[in-house]
Amino acid sequence: MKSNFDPHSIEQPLYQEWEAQDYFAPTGNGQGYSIAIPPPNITGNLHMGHAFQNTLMDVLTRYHRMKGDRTLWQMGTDHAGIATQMLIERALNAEGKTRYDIGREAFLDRVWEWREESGGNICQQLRRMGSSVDWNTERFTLDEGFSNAVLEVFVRLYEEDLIYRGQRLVNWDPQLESAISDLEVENEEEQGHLWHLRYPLNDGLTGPNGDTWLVVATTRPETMLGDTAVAVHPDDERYQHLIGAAVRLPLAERDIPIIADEYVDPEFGSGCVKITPAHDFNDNEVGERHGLDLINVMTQRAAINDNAPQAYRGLDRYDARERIVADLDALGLLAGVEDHKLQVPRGDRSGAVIEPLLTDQWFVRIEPLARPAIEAVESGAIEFVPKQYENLYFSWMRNIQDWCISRQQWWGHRIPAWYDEAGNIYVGRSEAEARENNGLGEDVALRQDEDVLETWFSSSLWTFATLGWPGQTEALEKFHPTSVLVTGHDIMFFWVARMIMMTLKFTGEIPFRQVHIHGLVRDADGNKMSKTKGNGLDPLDLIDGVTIEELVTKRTVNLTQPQMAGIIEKKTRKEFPDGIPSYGTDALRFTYCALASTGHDLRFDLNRIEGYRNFCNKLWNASRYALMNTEDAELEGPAQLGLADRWIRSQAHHLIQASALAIDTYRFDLYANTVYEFVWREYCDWYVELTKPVLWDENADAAIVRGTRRTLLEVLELLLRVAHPIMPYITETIWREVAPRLGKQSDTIMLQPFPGTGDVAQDADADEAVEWLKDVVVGVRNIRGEANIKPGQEVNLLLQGGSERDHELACHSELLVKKLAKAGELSWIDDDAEPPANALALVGELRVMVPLEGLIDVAAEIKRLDKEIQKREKELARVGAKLGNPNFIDKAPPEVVDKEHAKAADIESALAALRDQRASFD
RNA sequence: GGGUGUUUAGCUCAGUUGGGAGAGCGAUGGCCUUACAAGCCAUAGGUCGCAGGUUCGACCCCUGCAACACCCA
Repeated sequence: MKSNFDPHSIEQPLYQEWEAQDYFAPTGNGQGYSIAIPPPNITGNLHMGHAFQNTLMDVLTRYHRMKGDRTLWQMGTDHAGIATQMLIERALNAEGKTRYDIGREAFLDRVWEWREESGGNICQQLRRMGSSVDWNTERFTLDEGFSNAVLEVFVRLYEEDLIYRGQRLVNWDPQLESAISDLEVENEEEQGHLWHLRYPLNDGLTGPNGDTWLVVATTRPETMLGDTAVAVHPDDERYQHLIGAAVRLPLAERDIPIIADEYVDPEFGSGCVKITPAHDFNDNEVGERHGLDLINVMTQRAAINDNAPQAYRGLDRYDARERIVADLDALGLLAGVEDHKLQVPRGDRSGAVIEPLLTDQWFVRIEPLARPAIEAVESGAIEFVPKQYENLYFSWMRNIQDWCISRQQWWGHRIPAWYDEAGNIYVGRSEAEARENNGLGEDVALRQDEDVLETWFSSSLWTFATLGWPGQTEALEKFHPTSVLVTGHDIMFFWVARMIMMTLKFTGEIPFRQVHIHGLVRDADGNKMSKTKGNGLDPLDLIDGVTIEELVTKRTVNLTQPQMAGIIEKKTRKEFPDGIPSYGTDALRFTYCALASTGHDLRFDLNRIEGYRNFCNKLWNASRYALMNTEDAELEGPAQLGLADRWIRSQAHHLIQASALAIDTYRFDLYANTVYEFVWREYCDWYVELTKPVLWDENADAAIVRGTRRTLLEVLELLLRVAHPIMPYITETIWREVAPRLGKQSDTIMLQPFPGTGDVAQDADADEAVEWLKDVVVGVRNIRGEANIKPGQEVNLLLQGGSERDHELACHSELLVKKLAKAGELSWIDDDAEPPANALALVGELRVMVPLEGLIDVAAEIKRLDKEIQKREKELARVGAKLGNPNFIDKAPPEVVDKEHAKAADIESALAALRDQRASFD
């Protein structure tokens, strides 16, 4: 083995081997454990969020596989309707064409072509993460089987009247010319204006100030062309007399009523609100309550349509806005304009300002589906981890609206509905079925609906359609419901809630027993990583390393806002002057886990991954030590375990217990910390050091040496298995060296059992002994460190006082203490003997002394003592105050009081010893 | 405006039924000690956001406030 861990040379060959050997496929007859991957979209490249999420899933998958469960991590990808279509349309635009130029069929050919070529990119990247997904059963939302499932679901829902077609207000993206989900709309605060418009009152009526008009305020003046009422609050004294009267809508020259509705905030502006039911969601509701007309004044490209006065027809919404404001101003009907911050809805894909628009769309009637989905969580059948997300789920589910599932796109599952010339709708699994079910002969002309289903409709079937539904497959039986869904809170509503609804509806089962919600990955400053900000990191760059030039290029090409390039480059060069070194996959995975605390967002900091890369190297070298010291050694034969051997085995028991508990409760951070602590603080810092005196002692008893050698290897082997789920490559590589020495014949650690607590015994006696030894050694090291004794300089130790147990422990571990404290002689002196001038360390009642002998700087020693005394005095004061409080003695549980008494006694005796010592220097 | 969460060492974060405040990184001092300088040894650093309350006792439970973040309107 090389003296430095080199992830590059091991990772890819190992993964290829694992995959070729089919180790990722479910095996055995254990209980089922399955995770359906949140399908990455085929246009995507692996980003930090994917890498993080897949690390967590892989930890769970590898852990359960090792525990002997029949484990399936179901792989698949999502066709991503809008994203993919935009990608191909951009390519077409670059050729000077549009999708309409080449037609639907040619366009779809082109998308499929692209998908064959580049759509598998992310799958290759997932392999680099070490993800042990089962590639054999990989699915794609548009493959034949999955598409059949989508068709089946649509038809059945339609037949049950749970899908309907209707004209409703939807979020319309005028750039995509498609409806989008309200969850795909991002509301950002932007600087805009508030225009105050005067609507003249009819019939000589006057407003509160004797004005002959009402003033309404709007952030979108162009919508006034579609106004069908002005609303005031029913209790607003100022307008009581006007309710039921009318105003003359300027420009459109229509009379519109003044209505009273609670929706109006009388404190805002004049207290009068223009109502435009065809262009605003709130107004739409008001309109419904009052039976108002809906006048749609916009086209699908957000230009003014023919329902508006001649003068504005054909104008883009913003040109129309300018013209309308100018015209109103000219008429003296513009009461004022002020700067105003407002929430602007934008499509998350296109960035275009979303327009609420009346269009014909397909909807899922959600209420009947939502009820059982709520109950599934209420009853505990589905459990969210962390639990607080259940409230978020409930609040959303209880206010859920019918789900608009149609999209005016070409790439996706085409809606299986046909229309005759009169516009009647026929739904079927195919045109033939639609005809047959409705008795339509070949002579009736039918045309299929042009629209496709939104991608989330198909993804909502993910857990069961990937397993072969509507067929009754073995996979469904074995792996459904899945065990857990691992996902970010950002797609809880897009996906999680809808999966629960659809899965319950069509399988009668929940889709998963638990939902683990993890946080989002942010940069070191806590900002969201985004292309626009140029602060994103590519997981593969962290694994392989990247030069600063490459990094700058990656961050600055194809920016939507090219003017940002300069700033991004400057920041990037400042943050990564030398680019990013290669850390390897295991270090990256370890970092993700270590940062994954209970559902919070995580800040990704290069210092952390560097630390865990170092950790990998530490493990590598500890393994080298174990291997070097067991080379050519006869491990069979009588063996005896020493104190240290028994202790590290006992610690391994804790490691196993704590790790399993952490993984079982999704505390990946605790799992990572537990492994880290064990490897570095226990195995390396203490155990390896404790083996040296034994292994390097030529006169040591063969059985004892054998016991140590076996323990070095056995504990290492066990810890590799515990750590495998989090760091698969390095553990596999080392394991293949270590396991054969222990007679384990297997090709892979992946399929070895995860250790159980029964594999290695707790040993309270050894725990105590090593704790004692550590106290003594650390005590001496303190003295050495603070008294500036050269590390190479041997010191002699004197022991005084102490119990019989102290004598016993000292006797057992003399050799170890000498080695670790670099001590020459270790001798006891009588309790009443006067020790030579010395520096003192206390271990309970035991006095550990380093004679000065010209080694120790007396002034420094006095300082150290004073500090120590001060510390104990403070402690004693605190404990004393407690014990001096009669209420405490009275009311606290006796064992707590006893503990405090014991503590006080300990401190007092220590203080006495320290003060004596201090006095000896005067 | 409504909701959720966060606030602990310079930074990033743990703190498991209320009973002696922890880690990593960073800082400081000393070490090439036959696994590892991607290392070893030691040290310093915190009124646990603020104000009340409950309790013998509060980082932890309750109330209010503040700041920040996200979601919804």
